[in-house]
Amino acid sequence: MTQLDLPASATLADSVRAAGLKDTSPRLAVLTMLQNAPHSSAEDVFAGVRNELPGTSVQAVYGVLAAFTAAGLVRRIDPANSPALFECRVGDNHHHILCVSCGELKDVDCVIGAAPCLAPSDTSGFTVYAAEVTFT
Amino acid sequence: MTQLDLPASATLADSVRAAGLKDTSPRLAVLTMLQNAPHSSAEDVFAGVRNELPGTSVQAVYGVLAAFTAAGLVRRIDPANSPALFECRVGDNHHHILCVSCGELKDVDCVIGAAPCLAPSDTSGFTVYAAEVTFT
DNA sequence: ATCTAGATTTGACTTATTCAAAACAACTGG
DNA sequence: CCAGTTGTTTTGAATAAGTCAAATCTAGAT
Repeated sequence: MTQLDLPASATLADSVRAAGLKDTSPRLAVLTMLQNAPHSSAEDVFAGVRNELPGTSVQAVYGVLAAFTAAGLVRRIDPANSPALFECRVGDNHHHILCVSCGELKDVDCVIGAAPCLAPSDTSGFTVYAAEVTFT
Repeated sequence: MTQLDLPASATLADSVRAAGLKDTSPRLAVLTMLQNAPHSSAEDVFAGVRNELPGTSVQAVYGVLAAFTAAGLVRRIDPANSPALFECRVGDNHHHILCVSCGELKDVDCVIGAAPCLAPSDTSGFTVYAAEVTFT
């Protein structure tokens, strides 16, 4: 069978399997949802998923998000004073800007190319694994 | 009355009043606690305060911390997967390093002098108010 | 000494998230 | 093609962290 025009859902399924996870419908729904609405909270995702896949439980969504995050498929953002948000834009070193009053969050591309001036002067014996910058 | 050798508690009281707040014993206890043990959670502070000032309620501690944070007297840090932490080292542009496995958090002085390379390329219409960098 | 604004206590409540056990589905080898 | 195993999802409950509101109390001003 040719794979000339792969439907979008197929590529999604592929990335799920590439992460070593089974491509179940709740998972595809969550991933689709996150592509359409980045920076969604678990509840947002749940609401969206429920539209297409009624009967899905909140815990399923939490489970999928946890699995995806562990697999590096989605990135979890924990803004102050707000539930955790999830986005599927990963591995491209971007940061976030967060409105102090309304809580809105947007992506901000990194000024300098890769991980920039973010080498701390004294790592206190830790190995720096990632650097997250949040503008407010 | 001279103010030649101001006791430590007096200077604390002064900074509380300078922030436009009444210098009550719970407040002084919280501030002392934060000086002795930076990066304390609300529960940590509560436990410490309770030693010196039994009968203090958790809500009092939350209230004091909220008032101090609003007044700029303490800084609130919201690490992922952990309760909020508080420190009284404010206004000196330092960042934090957070251990992925044990959750330990330490101060990291900024590499470059003032607010460094942290001017985002596109502020999406926001005014950048503060930049928080967390190394993990 | 009294009054008033702000601080604290008491107690309930909400939100976001996690845990555990049972039911279910999908691939695996026989 | 069927049973077993592994991983996923559901069901249901529980928890941690923080917030809200009303009543009481206290510090500082008049």
